[in-house]
Amino acid sequence: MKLSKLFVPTQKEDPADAVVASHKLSIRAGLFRLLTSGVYSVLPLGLIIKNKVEKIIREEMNAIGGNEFLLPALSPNELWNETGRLEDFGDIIFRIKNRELVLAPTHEEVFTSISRNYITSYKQMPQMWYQIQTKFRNESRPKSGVLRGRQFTMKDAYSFDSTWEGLDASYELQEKAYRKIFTRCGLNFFVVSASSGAMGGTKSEEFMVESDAGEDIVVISEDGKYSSNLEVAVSYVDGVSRKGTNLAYEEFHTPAIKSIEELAGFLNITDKSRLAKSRVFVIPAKTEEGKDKYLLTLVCGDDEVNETKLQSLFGASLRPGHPEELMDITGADAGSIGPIGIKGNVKIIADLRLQDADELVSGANKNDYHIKNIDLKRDVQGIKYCDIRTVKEGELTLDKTSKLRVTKSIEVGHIFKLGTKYSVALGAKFLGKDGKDNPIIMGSYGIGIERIIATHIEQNHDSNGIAWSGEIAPFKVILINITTQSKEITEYCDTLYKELMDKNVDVLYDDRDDLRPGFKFKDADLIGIPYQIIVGEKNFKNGDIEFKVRKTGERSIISKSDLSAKLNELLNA
RNA sequence: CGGGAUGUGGCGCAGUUGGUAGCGCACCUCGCUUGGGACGAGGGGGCCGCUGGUUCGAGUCCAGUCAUCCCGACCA
Repeated sequence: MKLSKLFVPTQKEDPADAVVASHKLSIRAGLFRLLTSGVYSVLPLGLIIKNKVEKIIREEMNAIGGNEFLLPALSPNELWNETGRLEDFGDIIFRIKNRELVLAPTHEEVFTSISRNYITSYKQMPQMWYQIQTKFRNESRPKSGVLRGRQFTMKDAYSFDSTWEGLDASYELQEKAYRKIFTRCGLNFFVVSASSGAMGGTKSEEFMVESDAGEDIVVISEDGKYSSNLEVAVSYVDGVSRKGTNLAYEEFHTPAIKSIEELAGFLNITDKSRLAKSRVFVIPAKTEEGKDKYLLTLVCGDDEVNETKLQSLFGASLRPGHPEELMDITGADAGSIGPIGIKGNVKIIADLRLQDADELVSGANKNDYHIKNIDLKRDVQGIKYCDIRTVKEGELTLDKTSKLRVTKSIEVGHIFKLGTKYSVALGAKFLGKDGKDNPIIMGSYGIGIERIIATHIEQNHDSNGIAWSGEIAPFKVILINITTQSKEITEYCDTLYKELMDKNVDVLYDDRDDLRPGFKFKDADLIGIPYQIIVGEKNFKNGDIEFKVRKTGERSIISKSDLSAKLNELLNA
């Protein structure tokens, strides 16, 4: 490809509204252009990269027996009502105003609806279906360029099995394919166990790329053996010891004391673990006539309750109580709530660290009062203990062998064992060997295409621009003619370009006239093609050309006759 | 959805007490230059987000509205 013919609108200055590096650089290098918030046009150079990513994905999906589909973005409301997800998704789903249609945010429903018509026997399974297609999600706050957009490209795959062992095997195939895909895309990634969230299902894992631009918080052990999304992470922490003094509990006045910090200050103590932090959650009734249920959670004062863990215990619809509800439910406002003397029917759940703990301090369910010497074993009937706390930096893994680190990362892929949630809801059944109906057992597997590009840039850039690595570089080599006014040099470059093309070297030729050398160097560094062949008067008159590695900045002056060998060495490495 | 900010040529920005809109980059022409985003001269391009109000007069003041960005909430 000749750069004079390729439309690459590079720009010198960062766009004013960009914050993260990949956003700034992808705009400056002419990969994408914003159309409206969260919606990007892909420009020619960006499309070359995107196509390379998709090619890798297709190869790896096909290698595990994947069948490529292309499903519509439009789908009927009716189908989404069968699984109840039209309501579950809420505002995230784009709705068409003048038809009963939505723009699909994901495709479990549509793929399952196909399977229910065509997969009728265990003999037809396993099946592995996938597509690379545009998804629409009405994000309330798009950000960071293509990292979080309202329209994006996703590879989504779905497995259909007749047995649970079959699902395990399909899931494992996808997991291995994902590792290959992200490795080939040049990403430094890791896998974490994750919450299944509204997707449902039994097991899920996320493929993560560590980055400050990320929105997910993950926990990784120093030895690399444990990694988990913070939402579901577990750790080893000492519990609160039982003192056994059997002191009677006692209410005391704590004027205007609301937070644990204020309470610790008031009591003049630094160890907050015995200050039991209370929070109230609501489990909304499933029917109009039903009654909401209430939950009081207790964690140590130096811990935070983990809402995702609560949701997996009590259902995804669980939500924190609104401030105005708390007085009705407990008799006090936030900051004065506790397990003793709570009115009404409130279930009490305490974190495992508080198992049978005594001499605790907590709210008195009366504003401006707390109670001390609470003994959970003695004073709180019907209390249950569960792991409901959020892991913190520096804690140990459960087996106490390694320290945990908490860091931000970007989710580039997510795989789920869905089980039968969708097949049951949509009636996708098959006949087993025994002649009986069974729901198809499903998995779903997603990759964000633009996120691969953006995270690659996050991990591979410097102050001069992008430095692509691996297979997704738009070109492997850029041939730069910096002395276009010399006929001899231009003829040499033209010939070299043809030779490289003939040898199937993926080359971009900067043949642009009337540009000074500095301009071309800056453009080449910004676009970030891995290898630069620089041909200019200075070296050419000695029969030499310059060779530069973008990532390291390493330059070498080599004889024209040695170029071929040099390229072979690098491109076949 | 809550909080904060910003809308002025393609991009980045300035615009004072209200008095007919400017700079840098980019673009066009000519000259000169050619190894790290040159230089000189000349030139083209703007409903100052939109609507209404105050005023003799609004980019500037007021009200509303729309859009965009940041922080938070939410997020298969």
